[in-house]
Amino acid sequence: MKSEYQNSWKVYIISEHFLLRLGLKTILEELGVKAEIQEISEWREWTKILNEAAFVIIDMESIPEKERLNFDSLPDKFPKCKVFLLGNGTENKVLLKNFISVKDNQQEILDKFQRFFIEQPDEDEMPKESSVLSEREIEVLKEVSMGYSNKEIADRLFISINTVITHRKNITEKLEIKTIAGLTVYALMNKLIRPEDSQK
Amino acid sequence: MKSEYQNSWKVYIISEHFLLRLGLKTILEELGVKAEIQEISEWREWTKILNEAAFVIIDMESIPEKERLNFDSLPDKFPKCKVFLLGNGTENKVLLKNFISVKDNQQEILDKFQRFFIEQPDEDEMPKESSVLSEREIEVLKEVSMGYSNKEIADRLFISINTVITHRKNITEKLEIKTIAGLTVYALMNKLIRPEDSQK
DNA sequence: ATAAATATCCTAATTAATAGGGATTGCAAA
DNA sequence: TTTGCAATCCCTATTAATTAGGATATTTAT
Repeated sequence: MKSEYQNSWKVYIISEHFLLRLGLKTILEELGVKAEIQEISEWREWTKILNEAAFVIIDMESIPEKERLNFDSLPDKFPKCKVFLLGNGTENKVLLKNFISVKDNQQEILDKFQRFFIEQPDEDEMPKESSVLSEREIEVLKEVSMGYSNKEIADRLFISINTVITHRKNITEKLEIKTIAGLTVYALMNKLIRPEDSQK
Repeated sequence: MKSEYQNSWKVYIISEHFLLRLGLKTILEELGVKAEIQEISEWREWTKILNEAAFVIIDMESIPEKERLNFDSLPDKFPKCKVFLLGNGTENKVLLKNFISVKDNQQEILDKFQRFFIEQPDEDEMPKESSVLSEREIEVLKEVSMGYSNKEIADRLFISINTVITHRKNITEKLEIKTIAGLTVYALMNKLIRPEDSQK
């Protein structure tokens, strides 16, 4: 963790299950995370801590189905902090860096915590998290991830191939992902495309 | 369905649930599949029909957890026929062509049946289903899906770029997936790579 | 033993993508 | 009202990927 932040950093653990909170807290402590750790057993309190928290760990099972946040809404709801989600094992998001399942084994969980809380990115890499793509860029990204060539995308979106190329330039700059494979992973993980949308 | 096979083709539906079997059978009939349809309520009988079946539809819930086949073992267990799996909605394989979930909606199910049973490939395209990639081809596919260029893959695997290109040629022929995006989706869905393996 | 599959390497031609530059328009916020 | 952003379009090089032919040696399976 970056030293200049250590005193102000707070990590909130939101879960109604004591044992889970304890386990999560223990992991953080064993990893040497020196930030202040706060436990919250009532999910509704999350609104109170939005401005204080640098990290939030949320047990999704502790939030009623209809209130449950989804991955897309995270940047909106928690613009100022990084969110780590804990699921029940039925999600197909188990491979995201900021997601663990209660069914994951010890090694997987520790690895993900390590990556998320210890291997912090530098400041100049931070825009990657916060910057979002424009509507049109998302359109183009989806087309790319579905396997269409620049020419095909141009035809499908009724724009010139130059525009497609420009959009792709901006996309790779914003996301810092420069390969088709990487963009495809990004699109899948962010539910921009479904696997069956893939053009063969 | 190819006419020369119609008389010999048999489709087996393996499920302990009558209503499911009936529904599946009805779909096949409505799609105009003329092959003989056999229902099997006891999963253990599958061994008896291995040499007769051209298609097998298996309700995974009807098979005890420990006996349950996984996707990787399908080509071994059913070398001579094509297998269509029916799951309970908790799998993250719902997007595979030969897989439906009971939670899928009508349109999705019909589409997948259409694709699987009606849009039969020609003989020379058949290897797609039965043939699996070789060890080396899987290695190359993983590299491609992680975003490495042919040159990078050549360096990483200590082979010439020509060999990489040849492997990729064979991969795209076998899988009938010719785009990097499509191969990446395939690799993710088949757990050949994890999203965080992706090279940016 | 022989056929099939695998793994390796090659050339040449074509197509696609990327990295640099540009530019214009419209719209919304400062 | 000016400033910035989004979306559109254009260009030249360069690099990468794809396609379509080859070839050879080694395993693997029948």
